[in-house]
Amino acid sequence: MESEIDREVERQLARIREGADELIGEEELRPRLAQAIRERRPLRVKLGCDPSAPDLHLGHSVVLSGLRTFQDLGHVPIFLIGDFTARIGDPSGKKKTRPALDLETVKRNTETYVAQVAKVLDVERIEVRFNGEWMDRMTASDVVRLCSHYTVARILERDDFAKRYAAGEPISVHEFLYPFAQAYDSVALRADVELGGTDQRFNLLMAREVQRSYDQPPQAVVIYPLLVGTDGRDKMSKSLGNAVGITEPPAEMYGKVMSISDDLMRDWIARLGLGDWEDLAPACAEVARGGGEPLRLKQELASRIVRRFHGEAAAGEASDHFRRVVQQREAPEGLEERVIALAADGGAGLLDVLLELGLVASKAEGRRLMAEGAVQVDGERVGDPATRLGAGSFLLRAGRRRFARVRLS
RNA sequence: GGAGAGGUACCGAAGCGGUCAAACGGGGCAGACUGUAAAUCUGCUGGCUCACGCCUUCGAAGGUUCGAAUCCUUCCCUCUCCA
Repeated sequence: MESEIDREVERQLARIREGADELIGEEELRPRLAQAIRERRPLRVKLGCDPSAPDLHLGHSVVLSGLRTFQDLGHVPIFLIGDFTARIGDPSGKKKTRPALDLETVKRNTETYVAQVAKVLDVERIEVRFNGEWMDRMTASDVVRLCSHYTVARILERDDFAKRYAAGEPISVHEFLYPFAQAYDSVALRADVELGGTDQRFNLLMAREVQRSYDQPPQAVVIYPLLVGTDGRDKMSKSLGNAVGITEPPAEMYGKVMSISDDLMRDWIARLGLGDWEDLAPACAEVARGGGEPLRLKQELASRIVRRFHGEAAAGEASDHFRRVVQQREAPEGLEERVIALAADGGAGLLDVLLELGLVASKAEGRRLMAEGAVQVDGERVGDPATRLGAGSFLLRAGRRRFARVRLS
């Protein structure tokens, strides 16, 4: 009996380690897992979420998949919505202090959030909590007590604080409070495990210490690698514009994946696969040596990613679309025809039409594109900005990817 | 409270009375090329105008000047050192 439980514990630990960078507190986790199995009392696995950014991307999906693993193992994912934190407004941006979110917005964002999470987890079996529940009730002296468990020097050890301080960038005092708040959330939730990206390392570890000060056993911490964004340089983040959102339309998602560099492609395969994409390893290795078929491998990766979030059919369509529009440079299928009225003289300026259709942001941009030979009408390049179109149906194109079909009448 | 340094276009960063819609780099867009929306090379990158040109933009508001991103005043914001 006991050995059976031990085996199960080891099996679960192995699964948990998949895709994770690091598992901290494994020794403490082992007995808790055993107890959980023996008493059929699932572990409480916390994941903190920021309700101000409801657009989840592939980077988030790495941690979410980790949480999925816990769910598959029978444990309870707890989504902690940092509504309290968000209401104060996170100033980590730089100049702009984010506007404080009102309750209504937080609620709406949370719904969006859960809807997106549903692409990875069974949301019927998750617990959603808000840290306002307990943070709002804390008194000033509670806060002081909480903060007394830690020193400034240790806070300053945190990488981003240290860097910003060294670089002479502003750090607001209340930013120091964030790690405390996050740590206290673990106390309030009696978390057994917390997941997070490597950028959360400090906060995750701090929670362990704070839990100890509140006489709770410290949570285990599972740290996942951060996914590098499409730019191949910075971590994926919506505000850096290098993210692939998990609810993006299939064709766009596919295209974005195709645009990453070959090096990054291998990184993504390793990190997004979470042990399921072992079959790609040989092809990956070959590409790494400078051989193989990078294009096919990348298409496979793009298909798998689209399939994961949109299903098989969408993946097929996205890949057809890519082949057609990008590789063969043809117009996409199923373009909706817009109707635009002709001017009094029975014609319409091409620039006006392009602007009206949103193919260009301004006429000046349209002129530039024309000069660059990027504008086509029915497959013919048009370089004269004074071009006028008569009545009829046209396929317009501005650059590689911008298409529109119009009927002028 | 004192002393100093700053706030420039999407970002970083030059400019410091006219020649500034503002160097340069990054990003973005486009063209060529290609194995892809990779890499590389080239061009473009405030708006309106066919165009001469005009309008908006250099933290904010005033002012000096024929003329200001550049000088003055006040204000807002950031950083450093001292108290």
